[in-house]
Amino acid sequence: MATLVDRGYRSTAPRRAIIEILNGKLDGFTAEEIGNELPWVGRATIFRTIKLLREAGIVCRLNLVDGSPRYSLSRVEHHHHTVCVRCGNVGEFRAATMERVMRVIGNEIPGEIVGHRIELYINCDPCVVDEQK
Amino acid sequence: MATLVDRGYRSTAPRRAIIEILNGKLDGFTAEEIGNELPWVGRATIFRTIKLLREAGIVCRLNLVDGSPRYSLSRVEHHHHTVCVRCGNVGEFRAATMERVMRVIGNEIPGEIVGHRIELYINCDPCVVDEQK
DNA sequence: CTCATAGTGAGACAACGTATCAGTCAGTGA
DNA sequence: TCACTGACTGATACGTTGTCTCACTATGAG
Repeated sequence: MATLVDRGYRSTAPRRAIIEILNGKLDGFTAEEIGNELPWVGRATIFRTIKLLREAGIVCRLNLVDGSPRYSLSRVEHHHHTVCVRCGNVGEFRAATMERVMRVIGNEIPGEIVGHRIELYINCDPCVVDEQK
Repeated sequence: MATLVDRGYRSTAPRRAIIEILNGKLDGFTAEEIGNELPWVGRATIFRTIKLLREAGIVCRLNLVDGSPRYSLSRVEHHHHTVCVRCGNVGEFRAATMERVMRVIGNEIPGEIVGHRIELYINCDPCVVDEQK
């Protein structure tokens, strides 16, 4: 919330409620989920707030294997995502290796790299354990 | 087309027309674009055919920086995409380096990697040249 | 406390994609 | 060559994600 206020936005009830919910959701969420938990907040406001948080770098948007969208809280500055293809849970990772590779690849590619998106699709540990039962 | 027939699908006029158009589009396309060029083909059929071609590995779906979808012909087996953030053109690249990195990262991540998506957002050479004019 | 304006909810709209369903056509088998 | 069956089709309704508009509300500066 502080971050939004610092950026000149107002502290309103819907925004506080949404952010509070997000703090409890450490593994990715959808706009619909938020809507279900806060039926008194308009759908448009939920999307507006998510957009704001994305612009503030607090939330990222990513894609499941089937292309459907999902959001995730950003805990570290620059990171990539792991998405479990079974349960949809989202994790973050940083990989210095990855950044180095990007620079190398930059030399092999026509044009200048201005950004990238990397998503690893995984079977997360809990899902693998479930499988073995 | 041959690929679809080999897979047991029929060779129909809409499918032939769509594939012919794609052969001319080496830089990414949208479903809408195809629709505009083939107004006599139903919208559903265009999406159905694209889906078929994706399942056959002939076409991939990727995302622009803003998250909007775009399709691209696959020319090489396993590859990643570069997307120009200005003109939206799509390129492909293979990077053995990348695959090696994936394996290394696999060890640092909880769970087993089953797939990945990598998109590099670039300013492509023609766009950079335009800029300098 | 007042007041300008940022923010809101409702609902229309847009883009992308799928499901349904009755009609059509590809291609097999005779 | 022809008839037949089921794969395929177009039209259209529907679902999902997200944005826009607009009249109304509430934040927070002064």
